[in-house]
Parts: sequence; structure tokens; C-alpha cells
Amino acid sequence: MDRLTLLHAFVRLVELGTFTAVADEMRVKQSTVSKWIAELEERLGVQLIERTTRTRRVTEAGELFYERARELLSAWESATAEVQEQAPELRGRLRVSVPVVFGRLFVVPRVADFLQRHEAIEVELLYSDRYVNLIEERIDVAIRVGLPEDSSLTSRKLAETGRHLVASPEYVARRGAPERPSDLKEHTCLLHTGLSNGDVWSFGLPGGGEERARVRGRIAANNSEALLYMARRGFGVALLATWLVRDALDAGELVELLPNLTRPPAPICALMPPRRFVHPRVRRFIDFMVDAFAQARLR
Amino acid sequence: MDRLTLLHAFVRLVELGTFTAVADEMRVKQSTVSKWIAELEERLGVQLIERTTRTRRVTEAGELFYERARELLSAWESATAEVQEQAPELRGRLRVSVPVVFGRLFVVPRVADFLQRHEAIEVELLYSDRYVNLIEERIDVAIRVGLPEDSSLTSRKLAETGRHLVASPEYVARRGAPERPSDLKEHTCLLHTGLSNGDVWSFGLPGGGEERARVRGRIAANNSEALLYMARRGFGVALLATWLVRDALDAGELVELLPNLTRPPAPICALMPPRRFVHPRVRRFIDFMVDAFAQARLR
DNA sequence: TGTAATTACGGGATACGTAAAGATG
DNA sequence: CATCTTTACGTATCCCGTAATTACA
Repeated sequence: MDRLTLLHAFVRLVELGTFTAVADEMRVKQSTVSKWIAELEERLGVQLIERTTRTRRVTEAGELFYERARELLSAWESATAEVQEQAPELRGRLRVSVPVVFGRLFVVPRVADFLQRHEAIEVELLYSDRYVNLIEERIDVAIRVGLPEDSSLTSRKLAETGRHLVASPEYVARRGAPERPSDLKEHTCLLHTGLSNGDVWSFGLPGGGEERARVRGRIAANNSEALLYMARRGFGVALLATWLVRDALDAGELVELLPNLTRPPAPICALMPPRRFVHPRVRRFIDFMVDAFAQARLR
Repeated sequence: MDRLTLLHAFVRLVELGTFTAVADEMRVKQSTVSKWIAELEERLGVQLIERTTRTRRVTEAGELFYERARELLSAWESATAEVQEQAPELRGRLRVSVPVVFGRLFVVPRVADFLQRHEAIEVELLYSDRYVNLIEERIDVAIRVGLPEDSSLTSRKLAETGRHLVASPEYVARRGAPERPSDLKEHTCLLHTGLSNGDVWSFGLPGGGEERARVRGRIAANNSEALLYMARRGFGVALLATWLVRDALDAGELVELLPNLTRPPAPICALMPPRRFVHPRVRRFIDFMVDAFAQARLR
């Protein structure tokens, strides 16, 4: 086992107090943390933490070692940070998976900025609205609208997008317009699969508060553009990102429903495969995107 | 990979200059060192060493990181040493493989001293003159006379033992006594297998210098006592440790041959399975034995 | 052309997670 | 008795070594 990881676990155990907390923080199981601490003590030949199932007490040796461990970890941090400043030119290839429409509208310009700043970086853009397997496809970062169902991925929020509840005028003429979220039960809805709570739509009420509706429909897709297409064709009601539906709204191909209710914004996330160590250029890319998205609001 | 191991490899690469030298020192293959350095650079996102197949040059970032890496490694060393001093009571079980005769005469008393000093230590003595598989038998330390053929084991010299060239009086009466090392070619010799150069016996000449003889015989064994028994029974000439043959010499069951030539002493070694990390109690035990054997000469 | 580093690949050790056991207040 | 750690076990991963390839003097 990586000795610095053992130190990290030990330090956090001293600070947080329970194996469970450390495990959650470090994204491993309790049993793993237990083995890590045991291995560290075994290596040192010294008990660091006296523990029963209910109590933990840092030994005298543990107190001493805790200080040293903290120093070591921060020395590693500063050493790596220092050497990375020394050679700030990022290089190598980034494989970035982006949604088709959102990618074209919002990601590409920012990627261009990133490329301009870092001459030696290459970017491979993989357009997809599906939740591709990041590991198999060797993708460094996937940018997606909404939180993924697969929570094993590490995610970071880049921005939020407004959403509109829409349907085609023809559909509304035929089926009527819902007047309250609960009316959606009577409608055919177009569901986005692959997102957490894809079938529960919530709305902010004018007086404050929130109303949720579990919706169902004939069509479900893990692709927003497919839903947009189906909505245009009058197959049902869809809850879609503002920038996705704007043209259709302007053209009169779609009309907005429940316009007096607010829709909670959907997060735009950068997703990474659950690697233990994130490559600097990936981290820097994501930092850059977070920063770039924070500058301007999505319209 | 263990980050501190990567640092160690990098530091030694800077100091030694070639991947091969580092690999030999760290007991891994060149390809492994190559991957280690590549991984370290990959993690940092910085090239540390510009290398072609023929030349290596430490980059500017590498120079800087070298200093930090050295500090980190020595910080780890001192942190572990410090915490181990803090709690010097060793505990746990040591599985020690010892030769039958040498063990009884020289090891057991020293083990007793070690047990007396460390109350919480348990020792399991496994008597064997064979070269047992340390890993399979989960042996922590094996003490052996002579250097093992299997050089994958890490060994540490505890002491040296004098040796005598012996045969039974009956054998000498029948076959005559050798007058020079080269005469041994005409004799039936009793060979110890499992030792490096077990079939090449060398002797120090009175005027200085050394003479080697490649010997052969009908009987070979990886057990000194078997050779002693065969020598007593008159099956040939044996080169055996002083303490092993003393009783038989005193009793007249064996006579010494070539008494005017010196025999290079055989090393007494502590052997460990090639583990990456030696447990403190094992290390301390061996340190203790080295010290204990250094006190008194073997007779 | 010979030496040294890198890359490819296969086998084996190992470290993780799941689940059950154990312990303690 | 409930909660938290440890232990047992199966599996997937990763890491090392062997061998082929590449690169350079």
C-alpha cells in the first residue's frame, strides 16, 4: 500500500475520530481503512490508536507520529505543487466527452480558450449525450447536464442551467395544458433516463415551497435532443434546458407550460472516472472550466 | 505504486545515473524502474529526467524535485525511527529457522537473551539444516552456515566460523592423507550442496596466497550433520565447521588433514525472504543477533 | 552494432469490497 | 442490543518480470 495514503488515513482518523468518517471521506470502505491503519501499525511495529468497537484513543506514540505524518503529507503537497509551478506548461492529450448541443454552445468556446492558453495541450472532443463508460472509453472528463445515476463517478459542478417545461402547440391543443404539477400525471411525459430522479419533476411554487410530481410516459431516452425532437413532434411534455429549447420556442414549435412556476436549475457537471490520482492536466482543465463557467451565466 | 518508493527510485536514479544501477540496488528489473520514473513524471505532469537510451540529464524541475524528494524520504525515515523509539517494546511472534547443531550451540543462548530483554516477544524455533522455502513456511529469519545459492534472499552476516578438513583415521589409513589441495582430486570428498561454491574448496597457503581445488565425491548432502556422519564412517574427506567436528576430533574419530593450511572461514548468515518491508521486530532481532555474535568469537 | 531504455504481454500477488463475526458500552 | 471494528473470502485489479522493440552513440 502507498505509505502516504496510510499516513493520510491515519491523520484523518485522528482528526475525524471514526473509521467510518475517514472511509467516506477517502471513498473507500470502513474495512479498508481498518486494514490501512493495521498495516501502518504493523509496519511501524507500534500501536498508534488504542481502539475498541466503541472508543478510540490516540496513543502517545500516535500523537507524536500524527505530527510527523502531517508534516510529511504537507511536504509532499508542497513538493509536488512546487515542481508543477516550475514547469507550468501542460502537455498531452485530454479526452473530453461533451453533450452535443451544450458542447457546441458552451463547451467548445471555453476549450478553445484553454487550448490557446496551453500550447502543448491536445484535446479530443467526443460528442455524446449518453452516459458512456468513462473507464472503457478512456475518457478523462465528461461534461454532462444533470447528476448522473452512477454515483461512483467523481463529479464537480461547473454551472447550472435553467429549464423549461415544453410541449408542441399541437399537443397542447389536443391534450390541454397542465395547470398544476399534479396535472402532469394525466400527460404523456418525455423522460430523460440516466439521470438521478429523472422521473420526478419538481417545481417552485410562486408563494415559495416546492411541488413534486412523479411523471411517466411512452418515451424515455438518455439523450436530450431525442426528447426535444419528440416534443416538437407532439409526443408529449418535456422538461428541457433553456438553451436547448430556445430556438424552438422562438419559432413557435414549442410552447412553455406552467410558466408561472420556477423549475429548479439542473447542474452542469464535470465527471471523472473514479481514479485514485487525477492527472494534473485533467485537474487544471477542470479548474479552468469551473472558472470559465463561473464568469458568464448560461443564457 | 507507493509514492515514496517512486521518490526513492528517482533519487537514486539522479545519484547513480542509470536505470540498471537503480534496479539492481532496489532488487527489481530495469523495466520496472523505467515504469516507476514514468509514473512519477506522469503523476507530477512534469518531466524530471530527459533521457535517451544512452544519456540521461536531470531537468531543472528534476533538480528541484530531487532536493524535495530527499527531504521527504529522510523525513519518513526519521519519523518512523522516532515513533519506534517511542515504543521500544517489541511484541509478536518470530519464526526463526536454525541449523540443528549450530542452533543448539550458539543460537539458542542468544535467543534466550533476546527473549529476556523483550518480554512481549514470542519465538518459534524451527530446526532444519536444509534450505527451506522461507516464504512458504512463513519464516521470518533463517540462520545458516555458508552463503546460500538462492541469491534472491537478503542476507546479513552474523559471524564467521573456522573450518577443518577432516576424515576418519580408517579412511586415511586406506587412502592416504593429501599433502596439497590439488591432491584432493584423488580423494572422495563429501560435498555440501545448497551452498554457493560448495564444490570448490580453497585453502590459504603458509607463505600467503590461496589455492583452490574443485572436488568431487560419491556423497553430497545439504546437511552438515549428514556429512559429519559419513566422514566418521570413513566415506571421505569433509570440510566442516570447527564446532561441528571438535568432539569427533577430540575422541579420535576424525583426524585433521592439511593442518598447516588455513581454511577461509565460512560466513554465518541471517537470511530473510525478499520482502519489500522488513518488520521492525525482525530487523531488531537481527540487529540483536549481529551484536550478540560480534561480542564473543565462535570457538 | 552494441547497449540501454521503452513497450507489450502474460501470470501471479495483492488490495479492495461484501458479508459475517466479534466486541463493547 | 445497537453500533462500530475486525476478520474471512472471492474477485478484479494492478504490478512485476520476460521478452521483443526501439533508439542512440
